[in-house]
Amino acid sequence: MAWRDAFREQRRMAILEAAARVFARKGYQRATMREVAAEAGIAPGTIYLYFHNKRDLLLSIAERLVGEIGRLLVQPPEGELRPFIATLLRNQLEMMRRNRPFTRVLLTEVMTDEALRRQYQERVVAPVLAQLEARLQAGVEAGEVRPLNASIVTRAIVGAVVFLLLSAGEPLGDFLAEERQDEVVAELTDFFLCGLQPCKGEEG
Amino acid sequence: MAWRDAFREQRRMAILEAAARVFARKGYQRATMREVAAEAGIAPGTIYLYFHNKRDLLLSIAERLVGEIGRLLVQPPEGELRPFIATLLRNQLEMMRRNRPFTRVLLTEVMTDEALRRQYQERVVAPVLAQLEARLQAGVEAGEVRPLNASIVTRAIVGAVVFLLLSAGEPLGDFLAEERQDEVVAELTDFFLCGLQPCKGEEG
Amino acid sequence: MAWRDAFREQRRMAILEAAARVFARKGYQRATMREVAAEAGIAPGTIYLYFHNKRDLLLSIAERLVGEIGRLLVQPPEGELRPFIATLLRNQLEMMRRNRPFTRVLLTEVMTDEALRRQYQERVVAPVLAQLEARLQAGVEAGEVRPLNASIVTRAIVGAVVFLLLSAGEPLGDFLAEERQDEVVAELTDFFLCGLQPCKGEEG
Amino acid sequence: MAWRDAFREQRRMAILEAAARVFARKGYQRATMREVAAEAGIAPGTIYLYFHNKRDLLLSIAERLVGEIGRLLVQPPEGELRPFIATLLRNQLEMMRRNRPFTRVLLTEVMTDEALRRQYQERVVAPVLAQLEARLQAGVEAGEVRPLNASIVTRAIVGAVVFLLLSAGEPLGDFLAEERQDEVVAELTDFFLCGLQPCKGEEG
DNA sequence: GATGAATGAGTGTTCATTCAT
DNA sequence: CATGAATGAACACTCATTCAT
Repeated sequence: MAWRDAFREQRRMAILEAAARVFARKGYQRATMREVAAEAGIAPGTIYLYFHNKRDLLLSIAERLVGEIGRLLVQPPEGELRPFIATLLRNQLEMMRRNRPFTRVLLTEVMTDEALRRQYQERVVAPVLAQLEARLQAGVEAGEVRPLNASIVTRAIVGAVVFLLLSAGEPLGDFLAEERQDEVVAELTDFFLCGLQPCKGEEG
Repeated sequence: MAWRDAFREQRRMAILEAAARVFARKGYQRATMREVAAEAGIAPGTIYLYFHNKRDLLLSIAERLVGEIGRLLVQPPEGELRPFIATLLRNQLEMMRRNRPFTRVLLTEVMTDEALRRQYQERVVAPVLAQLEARLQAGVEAGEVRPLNASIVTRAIVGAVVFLLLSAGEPLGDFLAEERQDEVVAELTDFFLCGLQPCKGEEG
Repeated sequence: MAWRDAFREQRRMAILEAAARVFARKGYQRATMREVAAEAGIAPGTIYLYFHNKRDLLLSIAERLVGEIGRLLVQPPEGELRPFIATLLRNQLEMMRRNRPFTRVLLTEVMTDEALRRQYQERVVAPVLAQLEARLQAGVEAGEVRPLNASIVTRAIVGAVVFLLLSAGEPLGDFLAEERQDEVVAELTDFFLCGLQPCKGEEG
Repeated sequence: MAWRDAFREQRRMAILEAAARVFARKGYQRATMREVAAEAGIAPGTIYLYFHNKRDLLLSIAERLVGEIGRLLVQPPEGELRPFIATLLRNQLEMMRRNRPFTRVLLTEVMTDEALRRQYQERVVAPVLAQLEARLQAGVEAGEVRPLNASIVTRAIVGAVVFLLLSAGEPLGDFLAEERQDEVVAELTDFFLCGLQPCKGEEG
């Protein structure tokens, strides 16, 4: 019984990953169920034994990302600003790298699918922004961070990270590559921190 | 004769703008030629007198943006870093705001359309990145900017700006609104500059 | 303008009749839109310029019959029982013959399609039954008709007529053929009348 | 060994009855094998151990009805016309009531399935019609029945009975209900007989 | 024998594109 | 030039049937 369920879940995940790859390659709309099936090495009809319809594939991809990110949100440590930022960046980059196709698909579809946008906005973007913004605001009030519009700066930071995903695979450099992660995290941390502090002359 | 051409060009632009609006609303794939025609107040067949096919509409939208951005690239002044950054930000934000529907469409399609990505990458993203990166690199060598990986930081800056577009219309704030532009430019300039300089305690 | 509309209506009817023929031949479910299109000599997509979907074809067929029958219901003359019955039979047989494919389709689908059954039941069957039953009941009270259960006898009469449709095309005889209509009407009128009257020995 | 066969036959019948119920509910085409299996409390694949395919289910249902009716045909007594008619009606109504789901399915499918129509026509409808028609013809020649077109009148009688099946479940009355059977048989017998005889004033 | 996961042919429907008017 | 009716290829999805377990 449990064996049956485990096999089923494994199959489900294999299909979901195949779908994410195809969607990432051609976009959700351009991708056909036939293609997804081929990528998963099964017949088209089989997909429907695990998912209601094409849209369910997309929503399930979103759901999976939501879960991943939710897990990350608990982690960022209290305390010093620098490790907070560094951890935040590392977590986000790692999550994006591990779920790259999923993330690409979502970033694309979120812009044209109203319902999906709302869902993702509420359950992923808003919490992440809120967490970072709260930390910055607290820092400002504690004098740890120079006076600034936390709302704008928060988006600037998140945007900087997200944009790296878009550059994935481009000739100018793939900054999501695992071997470059430490370098990228260090560089961004320095860049951001210097901008967030009253600038005492500190440097990594 | 030239009168004929002017009329033709005017109509072409009207169709292109209608297409951009519809594409921005529903996404390129979900939009139908019938809808574009309705938005432009003409019959579906008429579109094909001005554009080869649906894809040509998209490419023409991209082409138009390329032109806009090309015009911006000439302008950024030599000299001080702060006005350079501020001008860069203001120009980008303004361009995005003025061509918001076009930009949205493109950002979406660029992720799934290989040819479009290459075109946009080569003619828009790369030049912008290169210009900024070169200026940073020069600043580093002149001691004006602290030592940093210009390649990474450049992308962080561009990403921060682009992300604001994605947040357009969200409840947390629309940072592309015209009346907020000065505020946003100032805030980002401060944020970036502080991160780019040895941090002597400078601040406006 | 009126010319346009007339052409459109003509086209619509041609498609509807083609659909009725195909549906009558293979049944609604087994029939494919491709087949209907072929029967009408057009492309599949064209059907959708005139009807919302396959079901709309079926409902439109029903609607057309409803209209036809509605027109008949006004006609049966007051007065003598014999001409009343004879007219009723003649009208029904003629209507069935003229709309044979439509009737066949409906009789079939009405048995498996709940919504269609309700619609047809309410707007066609019930009125016809009611009209006949009321006349019989009146006849009973006037002593013109022998005492009987008008509800049951009404259904027996309608059933007798409907069944002739089912026998259409069978080797044992096609009683809907135009040249046999007078004979059939006379025979059924005699048969029914004799059963409805106190049996004074009357005969045609 | 015979024990095995008995078990097999029993299971076959259970499936057939489940199929008849589902077919009666949703129509043959709309019904799915999955549904039939669920109704029978078995797995879809199991059906194919007892029947070749979906169509075989339908044909087997027809076959079963053919057997039922065949048994009835032997019974109608020689002798008086009134008991002959009454028995015929009672038998038919009872048979229909007992096999209501089967009959409904068949009536529907017979209209669109050429092969099924032929089979049912030859083995069920034709014999029943022939038996009744022969009796009427004999009655005419014996002066027991008034001169009439036996072919037409026969169909009118059968049609009257069949139509009652169609009206099953309608708000105006379900004349196949067991408790109403005697009333219906009496009423129809009177109705028909009065129409078949020279009308001497006879009546119960 | 029984199962039910897997199959893939077939269906209704959409929509970019054409072309006669 | 402009139209919009007509086209038909392509797609998501269903379901009868098979077969490894």
